[in-house]
Amino acid sequence: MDQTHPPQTDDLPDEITGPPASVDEFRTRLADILDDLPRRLRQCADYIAANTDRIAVSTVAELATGADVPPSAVMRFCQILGFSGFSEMQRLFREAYSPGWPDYSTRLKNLKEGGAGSPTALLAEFIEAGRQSLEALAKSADEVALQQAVAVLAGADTVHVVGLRRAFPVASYLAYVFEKMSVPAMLHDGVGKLDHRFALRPNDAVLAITFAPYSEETLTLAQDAKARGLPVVALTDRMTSPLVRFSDAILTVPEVDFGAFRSLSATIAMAIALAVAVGSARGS
Amino acid sequence: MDQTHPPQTDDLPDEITGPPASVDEFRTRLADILDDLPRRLRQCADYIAANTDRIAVSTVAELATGADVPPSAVMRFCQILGFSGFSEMQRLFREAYSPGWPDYSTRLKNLKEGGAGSPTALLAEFIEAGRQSLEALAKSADEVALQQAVAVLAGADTVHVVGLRRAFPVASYLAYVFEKMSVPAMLHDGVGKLDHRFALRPNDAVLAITFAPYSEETLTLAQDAKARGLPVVALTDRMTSPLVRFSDAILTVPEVDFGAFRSLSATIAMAIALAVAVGSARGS
DNA sequence: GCAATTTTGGAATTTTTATTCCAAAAATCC
DNA sequence: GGATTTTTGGAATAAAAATTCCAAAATTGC
Repeated sequence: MDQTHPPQTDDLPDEITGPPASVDEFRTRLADILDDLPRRLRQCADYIAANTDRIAVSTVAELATGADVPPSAVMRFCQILGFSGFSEMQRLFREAYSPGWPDYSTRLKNLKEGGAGSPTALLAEFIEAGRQSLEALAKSADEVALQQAVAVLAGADTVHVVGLRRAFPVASYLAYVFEKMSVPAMLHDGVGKLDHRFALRPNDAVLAITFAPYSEETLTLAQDAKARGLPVVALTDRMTSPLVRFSDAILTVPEVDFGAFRSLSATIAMAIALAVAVGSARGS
Repeated sequence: MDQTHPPQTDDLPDEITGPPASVDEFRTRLADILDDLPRRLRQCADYIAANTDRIAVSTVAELATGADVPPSAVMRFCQILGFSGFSEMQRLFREAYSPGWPDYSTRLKNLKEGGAGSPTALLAEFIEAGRQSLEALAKSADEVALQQAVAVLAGADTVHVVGLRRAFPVASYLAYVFEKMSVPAMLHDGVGKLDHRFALRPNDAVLAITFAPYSEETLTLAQDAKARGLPVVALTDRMTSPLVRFSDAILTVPEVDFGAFRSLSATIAMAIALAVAVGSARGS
């Protein structure tokens, strides 16, 4: 009704801002106001900040109890944040929680029930390993290192890609993507070791990929390149990898294994991102 | 009421069982009754089984709409499962509720904020593509086809693996895993086409991998194998793939692309599962 | 210390949501 | 084919939850 100017008001339209449009915005706004909030409202803010994930499944009364305030305080809190009320705030969190693939976990469970060792159970395990790897990568990715790596490779004449054994699929995919992106690249496959030394020219760069147990040949090539003053980018499993010593930019990927085999999901995601970024950095 | 008392007291209340005490028990009970359920109730069951994780954040009306039934049908469904009503069922799921975020999805969002085309934004996209691919695979995997494929390959003397271009990384990884599992395998890499024909021996099998646009050489090899009566297993993107014609077992993987490049996550998960299953089937 | 302003708690109210109930429709049985 | 049982849809009702409102308490400014 009187949503707009009431008759007698000190018109202090501090915030005509609408409700937060995302969970992130919600957090930002919450942090902004947190400091100048009266006692009870502050209790709400603290409790809710610490329990954001329960907003979607709680009632006003429950949150109020949790924060040890009366329900009306929670309502006020919602309004201060820009929502029309609690329901609007809750809607934000209910919608934000929408993994597009609801029956994923059910289905995975069914697959696993095929019995330990059955093909479908194996598949479920590898799917899960891959997914965990990707999520871990999302959390741990080093943005600075990635930018460095792109810069190094974008400045090279030819990119020498080396990766053997388990790393070879990644190396070969990188070579493929580089070719598609018109980046001069050379895939070293470990046969004819002598060729390597001659192939490395000034202004080239090396992209070396290896995971424990680290492949001798890959390390050697990286070392050679370093000795000649060529920049080396490492794609490896951890910061203690021997590759780290020779490298100018280090990308680590947290890959979850199942049994003896890597899912490679995270490694490949990182590899493609790198290659495409290098490709477009060169293009422009 | 029955006048004549039968020997057994089958006029007892049908359900003395209380409500499911856990999500697992819920699933079990749902699976039990699923088969003998009238039409509308079955719609509920199907929809809810496929959307269990939305129960915690939905209203009866919302679920009813989703399942395309009236709200009362949903209520009946809850009661059949042993709950006193929807609220009790919802309580179970609300207690178990714990969303995957904030970490993962917030972080992804931050990565993307590096700006379109930035290396980290690309990484986020590929991570997301990979994850979606894996989840889609979990949903769509054809257990029967997988078992067929394992049977075919486990019975072969030598497995010929062929996959070129984008499929080559997968093929090479398969070759690696087969080697580790002591399965005689041969990786065909497209150079020296003539070799292929001679390499195929009676009792061998072919594992062909290709995605649109399908590689000529791969199709040719599969066709040759078929012509000689060798079994062919296809790992491809859809049922309309030209590979399907020559194949005895068809594995399709729903891979989500970002830009021009496949994440390969799902394909590799399927490939490893297949290889490991074949390896252990032979071992025993 | 007094008046003005802000903050608070909880009761009253409104809105939404869950739940029941029953007549009609459909299916099943004899 | 008619009687009986099961299933269904939706209106009616009950319950729960959200939201508003206002008087009392606390705080602030002078």
